[in-house]
Amino acid sequence: MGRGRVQLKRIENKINRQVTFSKRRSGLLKKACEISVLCDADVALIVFSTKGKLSEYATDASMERILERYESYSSSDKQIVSTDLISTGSWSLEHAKLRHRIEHLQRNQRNLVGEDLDPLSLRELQSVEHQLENALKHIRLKKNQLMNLSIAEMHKKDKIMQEENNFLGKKIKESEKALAELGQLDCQSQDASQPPIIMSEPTTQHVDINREISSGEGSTNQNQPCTALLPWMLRGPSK
Amino acid sequence: MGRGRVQLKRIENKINRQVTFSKRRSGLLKKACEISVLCDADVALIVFSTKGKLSEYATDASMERILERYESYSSSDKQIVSTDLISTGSWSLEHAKLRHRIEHLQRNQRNLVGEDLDPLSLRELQSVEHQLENALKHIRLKKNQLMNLSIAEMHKKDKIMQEENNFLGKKIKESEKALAELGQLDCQSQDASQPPIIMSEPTTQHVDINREISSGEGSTNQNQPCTALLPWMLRGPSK
DNA sequence: ATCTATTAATAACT
DNA sequence: TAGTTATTAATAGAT
Repeated sequence: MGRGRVQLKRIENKINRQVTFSKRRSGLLKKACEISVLCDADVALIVFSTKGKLSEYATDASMERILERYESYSSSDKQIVSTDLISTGSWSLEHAKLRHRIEHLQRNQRNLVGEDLDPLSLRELQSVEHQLENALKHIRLKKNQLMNLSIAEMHKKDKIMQEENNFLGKKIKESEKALAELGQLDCQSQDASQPPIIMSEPTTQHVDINREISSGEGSTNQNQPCTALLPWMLRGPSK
Repeated sequence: MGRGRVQLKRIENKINRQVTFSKRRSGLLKKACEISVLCDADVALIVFSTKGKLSEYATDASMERILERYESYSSSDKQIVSTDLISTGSWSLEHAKLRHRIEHLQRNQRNLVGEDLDPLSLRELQSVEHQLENALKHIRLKKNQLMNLSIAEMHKKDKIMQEENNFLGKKIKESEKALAELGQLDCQSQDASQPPIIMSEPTTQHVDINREISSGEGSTNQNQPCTALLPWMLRGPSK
């Protein structure tokens, strides 16, 4: 159905594949549901997209039950082990060991993959990888957003403070100038001593501040932050 | 499809139900296969007829894998079972399951590390490759460290500038105070005109600046050494 | 996501 | 359990 026939082979175009998957998945789920209802059948359908997203349908929403039924239906093994262990009576111990081991393995796997990627086939592994990348992307995106935001804000603040600094610097200069003029015009030696102190101090500081800001840093790393920042941002979420 | 619409409810006529089931089952299996192939998806489909006959389809014929994937995807439980099973005496089954799971975990882990790759299909190999991309995470971690560092540094800077601002502010006050005192103490009407101007101006200006700053604009960019820097950083990770 | 031209699925019938 | 056929449903490709 659709315009033109379709070859039964992997759709190479990623977009098309994605779209087709989406459409067919819903169709498949629908049909699974239909046959279940119409024909009173027990159906369990599990679909993992390439990216690892899970879709599922199960009659009566009891996936577990159906899977169990399936396993008990298709398996007659599982019973092999029993005898000797039973006779030994070391069931619980054995059991505990196994569980322990499983936990260990699971932990390792999680560590390796970032989640439970272990039991995956190539496809599955691919999917997991995709998932991880996706999760990373999203988290990274958000983190970047937040960090960019805070950085932007700090820059703003920075700007503001610089402006204030500049302004204050000017003010000081004006004051100094005024003082100097007053001192000259109408000077009294006693007062003259004060202005110089006031004048020199501010000036020095003002210069210092500007130097720090514009040149970025003396001792540690003021504009280094910038340098440091660039990498991430450029690397960025390619998404 | 078919002559006339069909209600989505159980078909009461037994024969019809049987026939419809048969037809739809094959259709469903076909579609499951199709989406699997076309869209590179992992699909597991289990169908029990009313009579209990099992039909199944699984991508790559690996029902087990997919079910395991499903279970590890959607569940972390599995531990619940034990107790009642123990009491039930179905030890062997539980045991078999655990062993099975362990084998699976081990297999996968080996694959992740690059061992036992021979039995892997192309797909599976690709998956492993994906996992390797985990290195990305580490990169991200480092990134984060850097970002946190730079942010901390900016905070430091921030503090420093604030202190400087405070200091400058005090200086100004001192200066103004000094001016005022001078003006008062030793005023001459001609000079008296000056101080007021100087004093009032600063105040006004200060307010203006604050307004400008908070409203976010200064028309262009006079005090923007920093502003010049912002763009790169804000532009960020468009890569 | 929505819209069509087409193909595919299938209900009723044989 | 199979064909046949009239219809509806699904959907590929385009918007």
